[in-house]
Amino acid sequence: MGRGRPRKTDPDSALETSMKLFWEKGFDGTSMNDLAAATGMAKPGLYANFGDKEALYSKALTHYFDELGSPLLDELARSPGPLAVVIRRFLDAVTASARDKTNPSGCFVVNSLIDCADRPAPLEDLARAFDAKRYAAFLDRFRLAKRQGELPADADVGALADFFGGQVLALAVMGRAGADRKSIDHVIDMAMTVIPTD
Amino acid sequence: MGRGRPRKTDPDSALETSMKLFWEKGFDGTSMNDLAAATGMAKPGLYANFGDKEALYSKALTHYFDELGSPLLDELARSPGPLAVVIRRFLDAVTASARDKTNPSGCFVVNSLIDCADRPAPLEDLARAFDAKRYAAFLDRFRLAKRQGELPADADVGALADFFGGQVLALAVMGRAGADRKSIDHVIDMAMTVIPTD
DNA sequence: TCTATTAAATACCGATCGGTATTAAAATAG
DNA sequence: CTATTTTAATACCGATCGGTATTTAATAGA
Repeated sequence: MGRGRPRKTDPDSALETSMKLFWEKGFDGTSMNDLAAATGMAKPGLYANFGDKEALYSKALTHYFDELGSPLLDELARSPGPLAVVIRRFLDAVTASARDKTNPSGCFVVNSLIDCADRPAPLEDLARAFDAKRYAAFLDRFRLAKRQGELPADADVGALADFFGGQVLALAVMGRAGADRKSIDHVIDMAMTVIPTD
Repeated sequence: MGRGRPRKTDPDSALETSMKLFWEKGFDGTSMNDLAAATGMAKPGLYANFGDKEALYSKALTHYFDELGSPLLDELARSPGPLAVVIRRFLDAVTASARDKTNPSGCFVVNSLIDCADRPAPLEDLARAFDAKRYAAFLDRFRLAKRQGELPADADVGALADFFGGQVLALAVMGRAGADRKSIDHVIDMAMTVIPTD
């Protein structure tokens, strides 16, 4: 099929590696030389496959969301189990991801919210868009719970979504900062008490 | 008193300006040339007064904590008013600071927790130390409340301190990310409901 | 006024930055 | 075997990086 010289590095693998490097070291902390060395794809290959540094970061962040964020959000928004179980499972999954030693610590989206707050505007917008999707998933799930009578009719689902969206930010930062599991569990346990019961 | 040529830029003012620049743009996002231009102190002056870039960042972060963090924490830990009032006042103050348009957005300490997670170890340690002081202030205040009977005897003050420490992280990120006031108030309002009543 | 002292200002260092032009290698199609 | 295509690999670009050596300006004390 392909005619020319075979690629040494699969672009998907290079994107995965780039994602981890940006996630760990941030936009300014990661150089194109770093990326070339880590991915095994020389710089001209990176530019040919992904565009400039900003485009690569954007693709890396999108890849993160598609691979690690979106599946969790889909399960959160759609899982039919008892509300408290679904919420806690999601927060536990966020914690596990933020503390996972086989990946960079924290959450790449949350890191980007901080890191890209004065960066090229498209990067900031992208991070905020992914952040908004988390809020939307919580909102969907709380609305579902209300329809199903798991929440009182007067429960403020928007406020609950804001609150739990905030808890994810807290867990992500704590994971990044190396907080121990017990401290994080305290946050989750107390946050769960906010969910109103009939 | 001073014998030589008078200084053009007061080192305290240069430190204040450096703090704001690091706070806004992070460690890697701020160059020594940027700092020289913003402070009005030429690069050799910066190195003579503060040491290298890492030392300047360290002094800038410490300055931030001394000026903006420590006073709030002292009031939190020592204020005698009703517990709920003191906690809410503190969270409101954090929110106001994180959203203050006359300063960079967010909290410099929280930004550093994210930004310095793989940086020269001393910077990461410093950010964590300031983070721990916030936890300690909450702990002090909840212990005081317990002694004074404002909290039930079986209240878990450590868990409460972890939880509210986490809320500050959430508020700081939300402020940095440009969240609107209403969303942040939702987080605060719901977090307040976690405080047990007698 | 002369000297010592302090700091500003400029110029400069090698290294690295993001990004690209150029060349060499490896495959297929004829 | 040759020509073409696709990629790798190297070298290179001007700009900027963190950091410093050197020179010049401005003060106080003698």
